[in-house]
Amino acid sequence: MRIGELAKRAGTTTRALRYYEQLGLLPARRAGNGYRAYGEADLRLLRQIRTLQDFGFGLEETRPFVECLQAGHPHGDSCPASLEVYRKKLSELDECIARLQEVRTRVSEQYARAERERDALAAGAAAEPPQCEWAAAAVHDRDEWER
Amino acid sequence: MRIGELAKRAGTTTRALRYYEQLGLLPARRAGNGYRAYGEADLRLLRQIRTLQDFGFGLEETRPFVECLQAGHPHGDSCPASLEVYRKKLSELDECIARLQEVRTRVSEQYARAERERDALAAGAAAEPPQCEWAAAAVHDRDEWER
DNA sequence: GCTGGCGTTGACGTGCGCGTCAAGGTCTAC
DNA sequence: GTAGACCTTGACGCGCACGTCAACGCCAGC
Repeated sequence: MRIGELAKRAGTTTRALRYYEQLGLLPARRAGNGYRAYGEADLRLLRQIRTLQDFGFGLEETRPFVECLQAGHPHGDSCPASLEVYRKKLSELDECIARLQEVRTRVSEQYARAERERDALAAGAAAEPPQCEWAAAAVHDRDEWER
Repeated sequence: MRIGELAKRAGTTTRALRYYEQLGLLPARRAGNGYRAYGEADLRLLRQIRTLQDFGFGLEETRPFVECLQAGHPHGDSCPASLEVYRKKLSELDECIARLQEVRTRVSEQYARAERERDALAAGAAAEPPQCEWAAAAVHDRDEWER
């Protein structure tokens, strides 16, 4: 199998494959004409890489999984090094989620405060001048914008 | 106030300030000798930028807040454009948190499965050969590694 | 033999928010 | 007058996972 076919079957690009080879992550045999030659095992390695990438793993973090498969193990995560990466990633995820939730709370508070202040100003401005028809219509329009 | 002092008072660097000016985010007056000259108002703008950055806002997302302050409003979020950025950021945060939690679940499942398979293999290997002293010791050691 | 589709290597570009020189100007203190 | 601390612009570097282009080689079909 040549590089184009492997890329297509794995749903990636030839450029990515050459990059993985450059990192030593997915080495390729060579045909007589210098073309890269891949087998079904390489497709499995590649699928492992792509799956972990979808989970947000960096390429270096996929290396233990790839090496585990290359060593002949049934799964990329059959080796201790892979399990360690799982654990590290889980704690990273926990930390990241907690940080984002904290930020979400803070931003939400700021947003609520800013909206309250805006409404207070609008109420003050609306109460200040004597009410007349077009002003009431404008307030009605503003309510519709809010929807 | 010159650039170094402003940077120090805001807890950032001169390089960052020059970059903000390059983006048109924090323009500076110039003294006769060509040095940048800042006032207290610039410090407030800068604090607004830094606060939002800590929340994960990109610099372009801070622009409406800065312009709002420059227009003389009491807070950077007193303007509709700023509120809109708040809303957008909140929905981005929600989406991001949900994605990370989904990923966390998936990774956690994979980790649990991989550990079960490892334990099954270890149990099989331990049950297969007749028990002897060094094997029992090895199992003991492995348990300690797990701690 | 020529076109078109594959492959090859090498090098530069991308986004983002700066860090880090380099080569010089300005001001203060001694 | 000179050392040292500050300032100026300009340019390249970084990390990461490639995209994109250039210039060329290999091979099948007409």
